[in-house]
Amino acid sequence: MSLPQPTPADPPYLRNLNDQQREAVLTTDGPVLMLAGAGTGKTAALTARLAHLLYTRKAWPSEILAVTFTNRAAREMRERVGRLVGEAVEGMPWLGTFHAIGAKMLRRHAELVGLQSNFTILDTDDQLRLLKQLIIAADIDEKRFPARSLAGLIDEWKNKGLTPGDVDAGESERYANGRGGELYEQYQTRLRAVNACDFGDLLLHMLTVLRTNREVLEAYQQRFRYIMVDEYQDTNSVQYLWLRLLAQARRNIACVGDDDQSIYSWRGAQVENILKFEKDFPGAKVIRLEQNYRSTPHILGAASGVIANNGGRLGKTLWTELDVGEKVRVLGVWDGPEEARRVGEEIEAARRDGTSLDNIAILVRAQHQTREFEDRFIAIGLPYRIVGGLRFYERAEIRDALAYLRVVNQPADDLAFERIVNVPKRGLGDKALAKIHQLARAERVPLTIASARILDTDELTPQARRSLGNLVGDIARWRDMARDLPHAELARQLLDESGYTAMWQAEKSAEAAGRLENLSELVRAMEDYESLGAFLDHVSLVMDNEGAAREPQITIMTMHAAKGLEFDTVFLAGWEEGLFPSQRALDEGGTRSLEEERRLAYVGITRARRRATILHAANRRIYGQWTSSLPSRFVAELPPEHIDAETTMSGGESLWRANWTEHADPFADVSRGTGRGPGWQRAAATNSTFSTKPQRIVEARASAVSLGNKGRSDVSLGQRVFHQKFGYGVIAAIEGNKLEIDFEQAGRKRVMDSFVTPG
DNA sequence: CTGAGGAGTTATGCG
DNA sequence: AACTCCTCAG
Repeated sequence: MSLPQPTPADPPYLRNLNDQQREAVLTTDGPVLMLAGAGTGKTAALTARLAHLLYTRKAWPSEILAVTFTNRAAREMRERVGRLVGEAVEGMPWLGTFHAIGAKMLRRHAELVGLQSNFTILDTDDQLRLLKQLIIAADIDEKRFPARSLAGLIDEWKNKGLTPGDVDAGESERYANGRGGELYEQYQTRLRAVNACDFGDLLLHMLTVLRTNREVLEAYQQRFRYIMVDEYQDTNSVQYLWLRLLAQARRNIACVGDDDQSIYSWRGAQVENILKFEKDFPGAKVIRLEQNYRSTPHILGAASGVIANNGGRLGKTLWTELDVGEKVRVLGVWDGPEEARRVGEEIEAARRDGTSLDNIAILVRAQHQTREFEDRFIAIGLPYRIVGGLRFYERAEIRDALAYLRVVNQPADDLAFERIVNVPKRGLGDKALAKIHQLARAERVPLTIASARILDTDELTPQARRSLGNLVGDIARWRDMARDLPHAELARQLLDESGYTAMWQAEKSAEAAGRLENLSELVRAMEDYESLGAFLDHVSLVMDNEGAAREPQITIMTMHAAKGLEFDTVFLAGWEEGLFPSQRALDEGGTRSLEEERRLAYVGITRARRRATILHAANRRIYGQWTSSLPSRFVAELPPEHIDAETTMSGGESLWRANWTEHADPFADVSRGTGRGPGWQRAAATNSTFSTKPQRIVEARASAVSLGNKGRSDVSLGQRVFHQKFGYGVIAAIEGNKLEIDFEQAGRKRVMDSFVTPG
């Protein structure tokens, strides 16, 4: 093949690329598959390719679809392209994660799948609450068939591209004796009713739109002159089908991937997608990137040694020109706290040598491992940042604040309403909520509307009624304010007037202060978005805890989150059987998932540029119980010539053997009790003395809402009816859907017609 | 309706 | 250890 040779006249983005990278950049038309090993400069090639398309005017920024898996990757690509071509990236509306792009498209075509374009994106928590309600309503034992497993199942179906109609009996059998499909159906119906969708829907709905609407599909096929996909080995079925539809017409699709880094099969990813690329797109050009620019030979050697234990790989030969460097260190320690202590010491030493903390990362298998390090680093005052974990928007106070905003933004958002109706405490508990629910169900209206209507009746106790009246009035007022007030300002006032801020101010605990800080951080962040809707989207799809403080920090995160990143120095903690590889992978998935764990090990090691340290502890606390553990089998798979092993225990190797026998002891876990008692309690300083606001003029509005309602046709004046709370009575007056009834016991009351049955 | 205390469950990973 | 759900007293 004849590649143009580098010339001084080359645009800047072509400099410093090797032959394969250049080929990947310059092969713009037709399908391209880039097989790129770890650290082979695939991001450099991808961004250069983007720059090239823009620079040569082959496409406008808005005509390129560039998909990544994580927000982090999307952000990085945006920044790097920005550096290469300047302002133009600002106009790259279709660069982002599958979900972000899916959401953006779906807002334009929401009505085609029965949604309005201001639909809410539910997070996992909302999703579970909704499912729980359905499970209870379906009279299924939630203990035996947890909402979580249904959620997992539905997610799996969505990842496969299955709508409720596509779920067959066999699949349905997987939940509550065959009721899985039925529940899925109900869930989707309910989501439409509250004008919401979950993460899976962002892709599945969009697939439905593309499949069933020719014009829409063709419009996108025309628009996207070029399509680029990062981490192709991690695409699942919906994503695959979606891409194939969009790429079909022009066939200018470039996918980048590495089968050795496929670590998302649990989320439905299919490595096969990468293997069948050439079938899907005949004539595809396959380009291999094998020169590693990142890691030293020892690090590369260690990683290769581990991954070599996997079968069925595409196989590739990574090589590097870097100096041999240090061996990978393997460090055995006594327990979790010592692991954290040792890492802390190493980092302190590295810092004294002038290493920036930004170049250091601690990678773990599971999120809960971060805690040990966090505790230690707080103790010794080492700045750190935990990526992932409890995301900013998953914190209770943020979710509450967002729920208020959601109710204002989208009146049908019942889940948000439920969340805030009694936060802060307003005396609107289960009883009151049940009443509102009943009315909402009977009249088929959202909870906010039902709340307004129920005010005209005697259904609620006077206190509850007054309290709900205030809330309904407030919401209506905030909605008015939303029209002409900047949304950050709206949020500020809303949090104030709702008593939400006061609630935390009243609490004296240490964490309350942090929560208030988070709230003002939230409001500050809102200022960067053009609308409330845009902000809410950002929060549910993109926001993570990139703190404002930008002093150098150590990064602590999972190996999954680290994919695609690199650091000078990497600590790989907790390489123990049961933790990594995880017990679940060992129990459930057989060889397949063990190999995925191994790929994860490969990903972990190859994040390191200069130095990698692998740690394993002999004892660890699991569910609050001390348990002894064995070094991971992956430790044994590290080629001896690339590692330096050391243990901090005087017993040395024999200690591990001691653990083996303890492990095999049939009585070893006899003493294992169950965890007991609640942990520490939050300071009980909550007194609900925040001021009740003056009564607002809500009556007029509430009545106006209910005026247009037709009453029931099966009740008439003088009829005898039964009411749950007031008993039997005779209808004395009918006004729309409100009845005045003379009750035998309770006297004359105003009630909603939906609360009575003919008696 | 609220808050305290007990029982039972839990922790693989992303958006 | 930390969470959620549940029950009970006030």
